[in-house]
Amino acid sequence: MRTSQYLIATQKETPADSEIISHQLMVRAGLIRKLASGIYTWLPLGLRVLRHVENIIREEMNNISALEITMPMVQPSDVWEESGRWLEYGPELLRLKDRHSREFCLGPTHEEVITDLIRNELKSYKQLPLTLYQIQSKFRDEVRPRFGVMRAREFVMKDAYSFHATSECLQKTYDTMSEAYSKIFSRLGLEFRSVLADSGSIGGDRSREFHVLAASGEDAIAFSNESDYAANIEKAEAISPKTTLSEPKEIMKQVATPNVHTISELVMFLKKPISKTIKTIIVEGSDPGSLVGLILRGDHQLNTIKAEKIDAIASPLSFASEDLVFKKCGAGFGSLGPVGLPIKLIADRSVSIMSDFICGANKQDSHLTGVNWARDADLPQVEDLRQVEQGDPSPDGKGHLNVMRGIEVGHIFQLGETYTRAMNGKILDEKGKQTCMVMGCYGIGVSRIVAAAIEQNNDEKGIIWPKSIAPFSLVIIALNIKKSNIVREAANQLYEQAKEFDIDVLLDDRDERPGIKFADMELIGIPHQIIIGENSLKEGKVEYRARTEQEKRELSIHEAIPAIQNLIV
RNA sequence: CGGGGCGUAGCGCAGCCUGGUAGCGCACCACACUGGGGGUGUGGUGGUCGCAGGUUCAAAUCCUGCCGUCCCGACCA
Repeated sequence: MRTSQYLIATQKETPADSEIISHQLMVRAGLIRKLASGIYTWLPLGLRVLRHVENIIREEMNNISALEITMPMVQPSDVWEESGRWLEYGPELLRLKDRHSREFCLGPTHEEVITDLIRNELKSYKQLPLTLYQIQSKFRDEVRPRFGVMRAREFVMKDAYSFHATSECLQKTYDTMSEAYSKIFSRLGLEFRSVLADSGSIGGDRSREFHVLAASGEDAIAFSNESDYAANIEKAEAISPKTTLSEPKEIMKQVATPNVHTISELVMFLKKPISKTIKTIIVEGSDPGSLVGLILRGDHQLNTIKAEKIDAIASPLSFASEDLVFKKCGAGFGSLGPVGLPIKLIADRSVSIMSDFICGANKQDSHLTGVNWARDADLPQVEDLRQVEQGDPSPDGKGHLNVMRGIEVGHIFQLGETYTRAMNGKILDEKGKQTCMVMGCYGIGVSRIVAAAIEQNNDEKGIIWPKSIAPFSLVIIALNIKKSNIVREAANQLYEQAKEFDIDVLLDDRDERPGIKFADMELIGIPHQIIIGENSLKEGKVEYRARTEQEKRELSIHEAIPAIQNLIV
């Protein structure tokens, strides 16, 4: 491809409405343009990258004998009513009506459509297992689209679905899929982790997420430094402390703490370590109108996913209003504590071994110090409530946890019979008996991967593409091509040669000054550059430079393309 | 959904407070010079100032409503 015939839509200025580096660079390099919030056009250069990602995924799916299909993006409401999700899914499901007022939605995912297909097509266990996949645009009317294509409303997803006669068979496909995912992300040149995950609203028993490591990631993941334990922080267990409760040393005292409402204010005011404080968070209970107090160490964070799984707590988790708390507990948010609190309490594991701690006195502007379980308050029900932290012991007993930010780019689930039971997805087993199929589903955020790759690979000049997904592998930068006949001839000759070698090559033949060409090509992030200038050309030489390096290297014009061919494969 | 910011040329912004000819930089077009890191000069193209209403002799500017968009918190590939 020649730049003179291509759309190089680079911008010098960082767009005002972009926050993270990948979004800024995708717009500046001319990969995407926004049409509306969370809805983007992919320009030629961006689409090349997207297609490269898709093709790697496609190859690995085909390698494990998954079969590609395409399902409709517009889906009738009736299959959603059958699964129960027409009511459950909420406003993220974009609903529309056709001219006959029949209801449809834009597909946010395809469990309903695939289950409908499979229940009609498959009749026998002999046809199983079967895995189908598609790569397609999805639409989710996100509450808050952000960060460009990282969290868009319309986005490209690879979704695969497997069907089985038994859960053992599902487990096998699930494991195969997990390996295929690792291969895909390795081939994409990304630093990633596979982690245990909460299965969330899709339901089912077992799931893993694949995260690309990046500081801008919206998730936190925890992994052991000594074993292969890795989990989303939502899921990672904070194990019971090994130390035991020590004897009280202080007597309980009430202290006035005027205008102290947060833990950090309390710590400043009393000049005590934060690990000696506890906080009491009031949430709604599962019995209507009831409240539950959650007790955590002052420096710990509540894990809401863990909390809402506890029977006594309402799910989804909902924080109590301050009015109600005041009415029932006699004090506002900043002054609560477990001593004499007239509601159900649940303490985090780490709280259960604290002694001589500090907590709210359930009296406005007052706290208690030297509080001890048993003597001053009964130790309530103990649960794992908190978020794990850097340095916590690994739940498998091996090593300690590191906590890093991650971008979720893949998620695999064992769904079980959730959909096949709701939608009557049955086959005959070997005994001739009707039985529900067992199902797995497996997603990859294709367009999100493009953004994630940039988050992980960029510098002050722009994008640095991993070689497997770069829009072009090689750019030939011809300097002063308009005026110099020898440069033009050499550039054309190398360009043709590169094409013969099957290299994805871009020839920058624009009549622009060198600085503009260098800056554009570095912003776009093409891995390899050949620079053709009149001076070195007179000695039969051209220059080579990798995107990742500052230094140029001289190559004879004859060896240039073969040398680069070797770098690419 | 709650809280906050912003909407003026393709992009980045000033003007608004204190109403009176719509501006700057980049980009774009033409010509000339220049030609190894976003060059220089001259001349140009491009705007319903988000939309609607109101106040006023007069509104980008003041008032009201709406819309869009971005950021911060509960959801997800």
